[in-house]
Amino acid sequence: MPGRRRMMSPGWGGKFRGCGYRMTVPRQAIMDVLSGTDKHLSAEDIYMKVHKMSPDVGLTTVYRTLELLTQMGLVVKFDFGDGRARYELTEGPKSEHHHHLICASCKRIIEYTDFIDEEMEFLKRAEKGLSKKYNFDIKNHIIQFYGLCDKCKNKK
Amino acid sequence: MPGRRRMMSPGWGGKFRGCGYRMTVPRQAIMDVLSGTDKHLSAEDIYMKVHKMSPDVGLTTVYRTLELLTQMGLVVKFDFGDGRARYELTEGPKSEHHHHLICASCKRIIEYTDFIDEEMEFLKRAEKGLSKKYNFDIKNHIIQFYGLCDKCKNKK
DNA sequence: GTGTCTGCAAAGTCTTTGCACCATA
DNA sequence: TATGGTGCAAAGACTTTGCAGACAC
Repeated sequence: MPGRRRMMSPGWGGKFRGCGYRMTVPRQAIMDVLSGTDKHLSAEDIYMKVHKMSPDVGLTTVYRTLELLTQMGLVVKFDFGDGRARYELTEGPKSEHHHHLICASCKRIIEYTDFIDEEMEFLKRAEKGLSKKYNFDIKNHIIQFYGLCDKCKNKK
Repeated sequence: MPGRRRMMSPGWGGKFRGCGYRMTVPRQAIMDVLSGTDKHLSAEDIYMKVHKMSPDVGLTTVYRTLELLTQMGLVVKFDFGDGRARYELTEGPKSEHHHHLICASCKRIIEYTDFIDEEMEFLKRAEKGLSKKYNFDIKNHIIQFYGLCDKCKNKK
């Protein structure tokens, strides 16, 4: 349709349409939730937040949209080993950079933000090298330490 | 039973009994499988290998034993985000040290062994600091990079 | 002999799929 | 209006739980 005015909003709609997808109410709501948090949320978390604004959106749609966003590279899906996946935008107001200590016994998860400087140095080099060697577009990463926490290592 | 001869084998039986558990045929078989591999296996993988030697052992027992071993700190449970957990002995013939590049689109997993030296340096410091600060007994860790692989980042 | 372990079957949890209806472009 | 998107219900995949019988110590 030549001569059509370009009124593409600077928001997410353009990204969707640019990939051949449509912007819809559920998708907008999900993007709003993801943009407005600094935590990694589970599908259920996102569903409940979306549900407050748009009660008609179903959990299935949340899953489908998250899968779509993951395919598009806009979202990264994490798995912390507790049986439910977490999702986070690759761009935008990222969560505070942190990683996890996971207790194998009591399943407690300790978030820590230490050693970020050392980590950054290592990661910068690793990411640069890996993305070149494997021609891989790295969006995010996860570092987890597994072991026994304070309380559990002294049981027995 | 005083005066009993101490014939405790140097194997896994002692570890189990030392924690108040019993050594059984299924548990021995599972330890054999874990000791004899250099890969991280899923519960189903372990079950199938155990099944060849001891066909009577059930999948439930594999899950229960892995949970027990995890509690004892002898095994670490990983989650790569593909819906099934993997298990690895914390001691013994560890798998070759490697990490993963995970494609968010096609779910392909690339194992890499590069940058291990830089990584080691960072990890040594992080582990030492974290275990001191949080009094956490670190047994293992996982590093994963998420993004789009060669093929997927050029689609669309 | 006693308390732990085990296998089987059933239940649970998170996630995906099928299908008819609805809405965006 | 022609696809693509959605909700609901059902199915799927992996893991956990209940229970009676079996076994290690």
